[in-house]
Amino acid sequence: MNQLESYISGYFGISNDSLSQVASMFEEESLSKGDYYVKAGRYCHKLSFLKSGYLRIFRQKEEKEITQWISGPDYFVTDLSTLIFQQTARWDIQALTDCQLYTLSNEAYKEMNRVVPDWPKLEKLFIAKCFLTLEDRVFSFLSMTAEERYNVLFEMNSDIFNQVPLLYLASMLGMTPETLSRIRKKALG
Amino acid sequence: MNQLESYISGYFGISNDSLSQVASMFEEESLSKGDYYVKAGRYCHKLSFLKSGYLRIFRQKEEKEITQWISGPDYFVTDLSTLIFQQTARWDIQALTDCQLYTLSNEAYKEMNRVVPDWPKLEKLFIAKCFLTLEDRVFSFLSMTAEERYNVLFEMNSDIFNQVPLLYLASMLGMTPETLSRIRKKALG
DNA sequence: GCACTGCCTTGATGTAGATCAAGAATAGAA
DNA sequence: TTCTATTCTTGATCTACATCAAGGCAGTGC
Repeated sequence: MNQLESYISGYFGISNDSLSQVASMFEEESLSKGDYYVKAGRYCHKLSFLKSGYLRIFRQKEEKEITQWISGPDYFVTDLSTLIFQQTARWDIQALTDCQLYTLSNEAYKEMNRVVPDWPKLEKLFIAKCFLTLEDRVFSFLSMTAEERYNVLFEMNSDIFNQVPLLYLASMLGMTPETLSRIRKKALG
Repeated sequence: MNQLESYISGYFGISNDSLSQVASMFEEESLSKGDYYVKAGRYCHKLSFLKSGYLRIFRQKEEKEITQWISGPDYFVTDLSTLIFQQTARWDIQALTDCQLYTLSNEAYKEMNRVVPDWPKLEKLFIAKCFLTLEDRVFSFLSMTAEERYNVLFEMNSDIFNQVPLLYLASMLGMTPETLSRIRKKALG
């Protein structure tokens, strides 16, 4: 059982025979550092599981690039409005490092409904979980200081600080690189 | 066709005969100002459509009540982790005004799978839409000032400022009541 | 009517975090 | 290696917003 299968198994709890069938519908893909997974305004009819590497989800806003999220190993990646609503992508998604992906093409994605009987239900659960995560994230902006947000991220995922440039993490945390630098000095020093 | 039916129709685009059947599974319910729809830690196996009135979704955090969201007429309300994952509620939900609801009980909610064949798919779409809204909300905290966030809310839903106490709106916008007061003074002349 | 309660406003002051600017460190490329 | 481009740090300053404190105005009950 590979990384993807064990994730799907653990997450969706589906039977073993459909598991390998599902996993086989994903195709390996790789991105080099700097490559785009998708660009805002284009279409991105695919869903990917990140085997290794880091992707940055961001959007341009008046000269600035705002990093909405950074995705690492063992996470799914997609632009939801494209995948679900067949609209153009809302986000730029770019590889911060070389990346290995398992990708479900649009055709394969549609096939899922046939192969996995309760696929819409599994999708629903998956998206609902993402929703809850975002709820917590909104709450963190409503109720925490920059330093507290840093601490939460660091405790949850300290690896990321060694893998991706801090300026993107700062943006994702809603602070400037200078502030993050000072917070880290205080926290690590 | 009542308010709920026209909403469901517009939103889910289901056939007319199943439409009335779906709508009939909701039961009317009312809350008085101050009543709780659900309390954090309890269970809330229900989904409601807000016919009239305003509900505040909030959570206690160190002496403070942080308002995550305020729901008004024509919106659905629930605590997702309870409805979908059968866990205890993550939020307190309280009526800010007297409220009229159409409520789908847990049993009726389960029935939906039988009555509406592609209910999980509709649910998926619904939750996905909520997810996109939350994404935008996170982005607003990453990229906008308090004043800009106020302007966006005001342009999108100015009614709300006449219907609910400003201190809750301030909290939901991530600022203090004093700051909101000053921003409004400036904005309204 | 008056008192009480809840909410909003206004002013004075404090501070977290932004901005600006200059180096230092690190990573890539030739 | 050396050159260049990023990224990270540090200090000085600024500002958006928070906090603290007082007063004003409803709305509600007696």
